[in-house]
Amino acid sequence: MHISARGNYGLRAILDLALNYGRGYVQSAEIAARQNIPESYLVQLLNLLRKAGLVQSVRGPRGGHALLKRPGELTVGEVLAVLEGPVNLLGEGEEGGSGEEGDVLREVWEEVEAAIGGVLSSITFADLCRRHQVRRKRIVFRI
Amino acid sequence: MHISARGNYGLRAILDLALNYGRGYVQSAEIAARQNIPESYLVQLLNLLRKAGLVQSVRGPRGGHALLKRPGELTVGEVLAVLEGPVNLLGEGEEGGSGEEGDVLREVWEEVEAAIGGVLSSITFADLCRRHQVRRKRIVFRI
DNA sequence: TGATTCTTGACAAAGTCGGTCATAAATGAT
DNA sequence: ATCATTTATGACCGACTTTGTCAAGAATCA
Repeated sequence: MHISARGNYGLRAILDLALNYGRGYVQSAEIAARQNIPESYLVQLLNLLRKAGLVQSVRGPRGGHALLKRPGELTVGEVLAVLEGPVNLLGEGEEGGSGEEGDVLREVWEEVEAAIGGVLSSITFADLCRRHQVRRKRIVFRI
Repeated sequence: MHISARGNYGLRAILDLALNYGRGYVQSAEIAARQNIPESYLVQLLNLLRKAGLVQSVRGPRGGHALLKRPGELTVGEVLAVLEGPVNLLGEGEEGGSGEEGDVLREVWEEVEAAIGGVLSSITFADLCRRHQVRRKRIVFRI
């Protein structure tokens, strides 16, 4: 079980936008450089996020991207759902298995999904910004 | 985020062995038929599980497979770790990202991993056998 | 008009996944 | 010994996904 680069890239991009929330539009080239993401790949992710209503984009000089929701109102889970689809451990059409054995295991997957969902939906990007600031302070003051 | 067929197949196979624990060896063809798994694929998984020390196999007539540990001592997490590798949301060599952003996100993945691990390591195959029995009773008595 | 920036879609290399198959080796029964 | 049964192992394959790249177009600002 692993997270795709796509998910990571997208979260870092959104975190970058959250850190710049309220300061106008951020260009994809900036994000790509700061977060070390291939730009031509990043734009696809930003497009997805825009179509999902999380990001606003404007073209032309001084254009760029910005969060549509306040960081406190946006959870890690929401963003991941856009990038990787909802957490659905048993794939769409897949049966957990035949008969009672399948049902028993399906229950297990549901419990795991609930645990994952609990964590992901409890963390907002405001939380992440806060944690980020704490880290920066630690570095500045050599604590 | 999804579970591979491999993981499902393997868990169903182990659950099958757990339900037959103490009754000698179960042949791969039987498991394949009961659990509706392609047999030639299943044998590969049983091999993995044997090499990992979870299953004992003997060849020849009347041979087959059996659990090495008691169902109560074997967790879903252990089996999944063999089949899909340990839960490691950030792949082996992957960086969570550069600088503080990466660290902040790495923390998130660790929280999610802990949540998953908590569920998976708390469920044993004895639990699953119990749940399975409950289901069978429900069906027999039409409750 | 021209420079800048996002938009969109096509394309592709590499890896993973689910599965098949053939061959070999061990074991029990006769 | 021989034979039927059953697992062991490794090679192989097609389909799909992932992670990109690239080119052409559309909007916007100066």
